[in-house]
Amino acid sequence: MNTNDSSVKFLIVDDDETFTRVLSKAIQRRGYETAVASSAEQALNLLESFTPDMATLDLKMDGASGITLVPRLKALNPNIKILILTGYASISTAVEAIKLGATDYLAKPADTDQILAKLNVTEPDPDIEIADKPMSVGRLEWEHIQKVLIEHDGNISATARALGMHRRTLQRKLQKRPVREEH
Amino acid sequence: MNTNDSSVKFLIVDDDETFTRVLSKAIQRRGYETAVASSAEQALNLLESFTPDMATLDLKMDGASGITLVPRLKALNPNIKILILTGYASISTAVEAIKLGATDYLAKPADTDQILAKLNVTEPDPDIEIADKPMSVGRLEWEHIQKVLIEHDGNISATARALGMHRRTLQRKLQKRPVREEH
DNA sequence: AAACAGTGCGACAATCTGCCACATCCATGA
DNA sequence: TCATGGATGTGGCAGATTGTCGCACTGTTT
Repeated sequence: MNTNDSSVKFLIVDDDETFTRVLSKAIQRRGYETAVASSAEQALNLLESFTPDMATLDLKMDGASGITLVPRLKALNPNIKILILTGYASISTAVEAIKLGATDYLAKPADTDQILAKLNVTEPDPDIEIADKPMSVGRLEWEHIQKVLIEHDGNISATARALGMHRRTLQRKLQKRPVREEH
Repeated sequence: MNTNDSSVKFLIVDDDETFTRVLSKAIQRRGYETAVASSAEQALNLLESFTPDMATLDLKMDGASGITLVPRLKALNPNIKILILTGYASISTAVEAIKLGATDYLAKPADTDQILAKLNVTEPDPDIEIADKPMSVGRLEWEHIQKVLIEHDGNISATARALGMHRRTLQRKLQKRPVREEH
């Protein structure tokens, strides 16, 4: 793959190590050049030498929110496509993000295919089939619970509180299967 | 009361009788001229003789969704301020509405002051607050369902199939109001 | 007209959830 | 060391939710 000036530059800003690694790889596999930052501040430094054509931004990170990057990215490249991607999604932040010029807004958990689909990354690679089935609600719930659980260091009581769910219910859910997709 | 050209024209589209009566009155009391429609179709008729400067639109009504009015209203008056106001709020529809040109998006219930405040804000704010809690599983499920539903053009059967969920269950879920997130 | 897909809804049994109660553990500090 | 407060594992239960069937109705397609 080439790394010349004609390659599309993709910026990923997210403090979730695993997430950025997976997404970055998936995007590189499609021939794009990627840059990763784990905070808004770090992203700003990157912008000195990297002018992205596309970006995914997390909202909740240490320091400034990814949403503050939207105006700067637009200023740097008016044609940039920006996808907000967050586990702390809300209607108000979604509205603000779009008003500021973000292209789209997705709540985590979202799988790589959906992210790329939102950014129209699928076009140049016809050999990669898009998964047509969305996540099942059960799977989505599981992923979300796991994420919040980890954020609370495995503390079940705290997780249940954060999720507004009864502790007993969360316990029962956790005892059940890890995941079971349909079929 | 004056009905001259200088008065601000306010269009209210909502199928909730009580809601429109109260809101209409409250807005008139502030010196605006109001027109009420209880469906998108009715609103279109009104537009023949009424060119609004501001509007609130409901999403879920018999017949077409209020969101379909956004492009028409913008065409009629490019400076119009449009607020989507719905009891079935979701991030997906919010993103779509703003992209279409709506000024803002509010979940019911909302009082008159909030409504007017949203309509009078001019600049988006990048420093908007991020929620400190993640979405509840119930809310996440609602958002996910709405997104998939839109992807399937509102086809309930297809959506249920895609989600691996029974159609009857999906129907029941859709009839309910979305889960209110506590602040 | 007949076949078909989508929709709305009633009914009922099988599950699941919210909630209270209690019994451990395990730190932390008086 | 003992008291206190959080976290956790279970049992039990009434009420809410879900999976299924069935049926009527409405457009669309053939």
